[in-house]
This record gives sequence, C-alpha cells and structure tokens, in this order.
Amino acid sequence: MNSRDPQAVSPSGIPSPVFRNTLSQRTEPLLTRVPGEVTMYVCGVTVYDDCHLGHARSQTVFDLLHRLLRRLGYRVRYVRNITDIDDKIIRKAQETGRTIGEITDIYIDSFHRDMRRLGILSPEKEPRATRYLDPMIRLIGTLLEKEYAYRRGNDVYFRVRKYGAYGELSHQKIDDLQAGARVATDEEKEDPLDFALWKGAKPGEPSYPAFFGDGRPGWHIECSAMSLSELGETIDIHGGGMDLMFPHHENERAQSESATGKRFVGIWIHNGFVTLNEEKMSKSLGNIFRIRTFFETSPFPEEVTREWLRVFLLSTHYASPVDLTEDNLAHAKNALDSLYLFKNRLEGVPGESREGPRTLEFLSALCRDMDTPVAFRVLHEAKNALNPLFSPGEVPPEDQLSDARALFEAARNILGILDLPSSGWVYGKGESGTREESLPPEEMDRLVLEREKARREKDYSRADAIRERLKNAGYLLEDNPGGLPRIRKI
RNA sequence: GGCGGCGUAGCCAAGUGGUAAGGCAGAGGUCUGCAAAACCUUUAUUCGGCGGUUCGAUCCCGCCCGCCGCCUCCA
Repeated sequence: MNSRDPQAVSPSGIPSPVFRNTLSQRTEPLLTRVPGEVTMYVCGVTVYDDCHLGHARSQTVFDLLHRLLRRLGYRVRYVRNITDIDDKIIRKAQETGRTIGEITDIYIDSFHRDMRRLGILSPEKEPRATRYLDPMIRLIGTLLEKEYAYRRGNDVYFRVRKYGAYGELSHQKIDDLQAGARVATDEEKEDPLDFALWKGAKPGEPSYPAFFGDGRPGWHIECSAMSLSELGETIDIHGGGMDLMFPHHENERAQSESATGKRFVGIWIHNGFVTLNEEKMSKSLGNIFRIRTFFETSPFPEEVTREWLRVFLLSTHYASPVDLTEDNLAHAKNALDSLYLFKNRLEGVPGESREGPRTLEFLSALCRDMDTPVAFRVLHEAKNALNPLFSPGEVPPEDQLSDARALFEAARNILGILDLPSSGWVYGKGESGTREESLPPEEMDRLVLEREKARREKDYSRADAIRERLKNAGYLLEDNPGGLPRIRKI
C-alpha cells in the first residue's frame, strides 16, 4: 500500500482496516468507492421462525464492523435486508393456518426484539423483499435481455454457465458442483446448476404480476435487487454467515455482475458458525438455541445478559467457530465481571479520556480483520497494569488513567460492552440466594449501618448474619477499610 | 469424492524464522475479625505426528494423522 494513497488511512487517521476477503482468500485493505464512505450489505433473515444464536453471532459480528467503521470516521451506509417472501414462509403459513403477512409480521417483530436485546445498532436501511418487486422484475428483465436468463414454462432461470466466474466465490469448480447438483424431475432447466430467478404462479401461493408472467421471486434475486437499489452496482463490503457463501452469495454475485457488467462486491466477509458442543447449530439438525430462549432463561437482567452474550460471541475470531458450552459461557461472564470491577475503580477517579497507547493498540487490533481476542487482551492488560496502582489514597498516573478511560469508551462504542455503570452490573453466576427477599433501599441502608455498628463493637456473628441476609437478597458486601462497604449485585 | 478451514497448556486464545501473549480456571502466599476485592508467586523445555530446508522452525516446504465446514434449505 502506498502511504501517500489517501485511502491508506481511515478518516480518523488510523491506517485503513484490513479484512480477509472470501473471494481472493487474502487479507486486503478496505478501499472504498467513495473516500470516507463505506457501503455495506449484510444478509439479514428470512422471517419464518425465531432467530437462533447463529443469527446472533452473525449480526453481532457485523454490528461490530458497523461500529468499528463508524469509530474510524467513515460514513457507513449499512443495509440489512429482510426476506419476507420465500418457500419456507409459505410453508409456515400453510402449516399454521395463518396468512403470509401474519407470519412475516410475527417474525419481523421477533427479529427486532432479538436485535434490540443484543444491542445491535440499527442499520441505515432495512429493506423488505416484497417492497422491491419492481427492481427485481427489472433485474430479471435485464438478465433475459442479455440472455443470462431464460424462461421455462412460467419460471425464469439463470444460465449459470454463461457467467464465467461462477464458483469463484465459494471456490468450487463448476464441474464439481455439477456432480453434486440435485436434478429435480419437475424442472426443465437447461442445466441442473441453473437456479430460479422467478417462480411461476401456483394455486395457493402468493403471486405478483410481471411482464414475463405472474409469480414470485426465487431466493437470491431479492438481495441483488435491494443492494443494487440502495447501494448501487458495486458495494464495498458484503457480509453474512459462511453457509450463505454457496449458493446464496455465489448466485447473487452471478446475477448482479451479469446484469451490470461491473464488479458486485469489494470485500466479501463471512463469519463462522456457532456450534453446540462442537456440532453446527442448524435448523435441519434440530439443535438450535434461540436468542429469546437465552434471554428469557438468563438469571440476569437483559442489559447484563446482552453484554455477557456479546463477549461470548466475540471472544473468538469471527471466522472461527465458537462453541456454546457452559464452560465458555462461564468464562465470558467471569471476564466481564473482572472488567466491571476495574471499571468501578476507574469511575472512582473522574477525569478526561485521551487516546493513548492502549487505546490505539485496541483499535489497531480490531482493524486487523476484527481481531477481537487481541482486543480483549488489551482490556485485561490495562486492568492488570492499573489495578496494582490503586491503593488507599493512591491512583495511577493521569496519562494511564485517561488512556484507560478512552479504552473503555472504545470498548463500549465498538464492542458494545462495559456500557453500564459499574453499580448496574450483576456479578457472579446468578446462582446466589433465592432472590425472593427484595430489600427496599432504605432497609438496605439501615442493615448496612447496623452491620457497621456491630463490627465496631466486634459483634461479628451479628455482622455476618446481616451480610448473609443481604447476600440472600442478591447483594454482596465488600468491607472497605476507608469507609462504607462496597455493595455488588450478584 | 471435490473444495476450504483448523489442530498452541485443564478450558478460551494470540503469536513470530531466533527460541512460547493474554484471559479463565487451579495451587500457594499477602491483606482481612472472617470474607470479598486486590496484590505477589506458580501452571506448555513446548506449539497434532514424521521428514526436509536453515546456523536455528511452533512459525517455510513435503507427507501423514485427527477435527470441522461447504458441495442440499440454513447466520
């Protein structure tokens, strides 16, 4: 990279972030079409069921990217679609006796609730497939005109072999794909690899008018149409789960590039799976863990659960699998607890934030293909370096404190964690006490003072009894030689 | 079968051609009325295995073993 190239640095002045591009299989700097502005399209969901932790990971990873790019000073034009017309939605409607609109309403709400719970920042636009039928029809029209598409009965198919680059994204040779392709007897495709752009109307299925025949869009075409409409012919970043690489993204790319003659995507980014005891979580395997289940069974309040889950999902590099186990979840919670304990000390010394070496190390780690494990390391190193410098009447030097404040702010803004005041955090495993006894604040204050009195009188059995009572109510008292005890929620 | 990825301590996980970050958990200790928190010390002669290149490889090359994923709906 030429250092005089204005694109070698992000608008913030920090060197441009680099990402592993699925297409080239190399790590490449982000070179945006428009300087200072990033166009990013991420596959959202098909709304026919509640989202599971795999969706949570994907959305969290691209939320991290969204937040990182913003922090680097880019204007991020982030589009995340909702596919609301699809075979699976139709089937779900038939199974449940509801209308398609009812199904999509239910699951769009569910998706939005999950995203809110996860603390995912809203994208700039969230287009729905059914509102982009005209662009889809126009796109299919162009493909027909250019003979990249052909009609068979009421269906329209994409002519895969005419697009020479087919298979490049998923690194498959077209003949290898051919060998595995399923040949459906009721389809009259020229080639088994060809895929449907438009499915002719059938009784009992929704259909939309089109000049090549009434029907509904096939999978894939909606994403091409929406990204083309909202972000233009070439987008800087396109993301999604690894399982979308083939056929979804391969097909999207084929359609889009065939229609426009231009490169569709600068950098393709695919995140790895969430595994459950090392097995892929997927609907076909039936081992899914829903986001709502995670939140609704968590022993912690929503905002605590959110950060806990985010740390768990981000503790592994986005391209590697992350394994959902009790152990790994417990580690994530412990790590956050210790960071909040440190945050509590940091909050005790108000002052300004100024980016120093730790903050820069944190940012540059994230700029290296979102290296979150290193980013977490930096947070822990800051904690471990500054903690010993706190002692009664002593605080660490101001330059280190201001850097640590900036670091924690960056963690809040980019990782979406450490967002709560330390008094709002709930420590521990969420197992202590029955929590049935809720204490009004004034009662708690009274008990704390009563215990202090007991301690002064060396009536330790009484002091311990009060501490035990507070513990059962979910509060841990930590004696403090300098004054009143610190109260931690557990 | 084809393609891709991975294999680093109990677990999670960085990393570099020059002799192994960090976290969590564990052990011992300091402090404390006891705790908690914090702190100190401690935990891989070794980076799946075998060869090769090199003065020197965990990092480069080859082979092998094991795991995972994609090739079919899927974040």
